[in-house]
Amino acid sequence: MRIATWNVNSLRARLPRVEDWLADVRPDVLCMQETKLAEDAFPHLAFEQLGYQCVHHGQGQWNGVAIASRVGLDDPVRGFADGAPADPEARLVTATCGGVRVSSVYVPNGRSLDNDHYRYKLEWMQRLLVHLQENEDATRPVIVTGDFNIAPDDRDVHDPKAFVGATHVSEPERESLRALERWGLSDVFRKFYEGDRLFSWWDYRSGDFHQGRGLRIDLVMATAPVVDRARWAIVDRNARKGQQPSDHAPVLVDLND
DNA sequence: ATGGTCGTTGCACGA
Repeated sequence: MRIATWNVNSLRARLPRVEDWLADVRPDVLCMQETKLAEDAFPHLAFEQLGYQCVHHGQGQWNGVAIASRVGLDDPVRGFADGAPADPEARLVTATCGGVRVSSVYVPNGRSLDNDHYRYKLEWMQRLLVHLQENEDATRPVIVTGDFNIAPDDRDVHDPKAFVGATHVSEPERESLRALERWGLSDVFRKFYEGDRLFSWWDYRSGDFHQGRGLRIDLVMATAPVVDRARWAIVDRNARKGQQPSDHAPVLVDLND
């Protein structure tokens, strides 16, 4: 089974590239973030023509997450299932695909350490942990993947000195990821690239992509039954090149059947 | 040196 995550930065703007990429790479499951589409505006037909069923949790204009699967898509859940009032932003969607409980997540950016949005980010990560504790079983196959807007450690940052005092690298953010790890998830990419400085996002500005100035913030977090099956992972940098790319590259993981 | 580019919506803001 091949699973991928890709922050597409507007599915309306990116649909031609997503279609071409799906036809080339043929993942069994693709988790998308930042569709920036209203719930009903998702282009289901385009995905069906490529053999994918989809679930979309959208709000229009901002955010929006989706899962496309060609290995089945059962029991879809939009947002948190923790009994608390619904998150006003569309940042989480879950479905069972090919025997794995898969969540596509778009963690809040945070903007700056003194911004209310940073508080929202930390609360959102805590709520994700509670949602997993209450809804999932860490001894079974679970994947939580998407744009976490957190670089797990300094290997994931092109220039750590330039990020002192910034979001994406702060200790509370990194601690919130470690809390997910204590529950039972681990960063599948690091099983294959222990010491490598490989990134998944590059700012559009200043030629950052071609200068190698990026962050690894798009993560495939998985429970042990999935990690044990993982045999290969890669950041598809080719998808960040050429005409009208997203600012994120897809991250792929292949699992043994 | 604190810039720059996208995508959204409209004449600014979020990333």
